[in-house]
Amino acid sequence: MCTVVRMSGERRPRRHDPGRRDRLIDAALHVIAERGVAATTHREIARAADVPLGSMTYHFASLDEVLAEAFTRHANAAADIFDERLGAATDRASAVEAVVTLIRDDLIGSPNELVMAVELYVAAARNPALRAVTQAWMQRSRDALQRHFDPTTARELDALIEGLVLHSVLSTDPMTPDQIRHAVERFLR
Amino acid sequence: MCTVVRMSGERRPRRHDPGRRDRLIDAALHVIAERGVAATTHREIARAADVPLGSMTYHFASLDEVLAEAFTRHANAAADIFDERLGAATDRASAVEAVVTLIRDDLIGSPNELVMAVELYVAAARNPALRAVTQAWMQRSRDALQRHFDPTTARELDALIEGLVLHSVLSTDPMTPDQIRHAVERFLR
DNA sequence: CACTCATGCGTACGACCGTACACATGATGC
DNA sequence: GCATCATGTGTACGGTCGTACGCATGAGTG
Repeated sequence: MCTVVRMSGERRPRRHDPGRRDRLIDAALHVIAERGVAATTHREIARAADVPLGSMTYHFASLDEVLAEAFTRHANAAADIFDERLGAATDRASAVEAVVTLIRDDLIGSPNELVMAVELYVAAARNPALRAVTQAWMQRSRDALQRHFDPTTARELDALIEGLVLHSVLSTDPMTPDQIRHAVERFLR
Repeated sequence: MCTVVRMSGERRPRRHDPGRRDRLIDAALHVIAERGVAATTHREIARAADVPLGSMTYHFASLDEVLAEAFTRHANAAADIFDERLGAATDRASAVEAVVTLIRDDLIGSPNELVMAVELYVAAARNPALRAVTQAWMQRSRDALQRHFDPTTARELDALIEGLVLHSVLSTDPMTPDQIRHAVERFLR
């Protein structure tokens, strides 16, 4: 009778767990999107990742560090999507098409995208480290647009995209793909 | 010797204080703009209004109620500005001018304006009452624009304005008035 | 002036927070 | 197999929060 009896629900046996830090950052992202930065606590992230509370302070110096890394990861992923969509375009017409698709499928289509962006903006308003993340993200978006449009147009278009997504998601009647296309083409006309 | 001695710093004598509720809402607005919704607590608001903590629970059923009233007040004030600026315009050219002035002076010019908007968007993401406030605000902006532009244009222009303000304020190099004018005129051309 | 009672306030409670740190644990070298 | 020690965890502390509620207070009435 030397087997260890596990009372109350299966103990977690993982001791050495490389990549746990990564999983914690992903868990943090999930919590931010689901519950908001305000509800993103050490305990909540640990629960989401099924990891003991002490593991948080072991892997991160502070909660701010977790937030910064999480937002950085998200911003990079979002910028990658921009690059992909626009990198596939060959001429101006397909670039316009890429922008419409981007807005429809990647920005409005996955509702977390806007939540993450707005959460980041608010957090950045009080936290310089996050402001840098925001600015790097915006720069990458603009750069992607500049592959097909002149700098001034790229900047203005970038702003238009953000405004369209914001108003579409927050509005009671979201914009249809046709309305989005109309707005973009009108601006680039 | 029957005078009351006030030790430790002048007691607040105001007992009957009509309009205190109003002042508390204003104090809440101030705290939100200054420190963010996350730091907006009963105690912080009471301190800002120089009022005892118990006064908060006396005047408001919950902290959410305070936030809702504060954001409602702010949204109305912001929409009033929209109305004013655009109401003064007589023809299309002066309407465009009004939009540019609005963006430059009232939206980018007073930096709290964007902070309040973004704080509201985040709060609204988790709170249906605030979502209604957001939507009413957007509706009033759009209505104001519709006094001079057709509904489709008004909606798209509204989104463009929001995007321009957002990107201008968050960017390291804010847009100049000329750049703003350029973007707006380009869209309305 | 004395009494009454709606109005407004001080204080305390339970919950949750970030963080620190002593200790358990299992991988590693001998 | 055993000693050692880096790695990971359980727990507790000080602080702040929202909210409730018994009591002080002063305006109004006679």
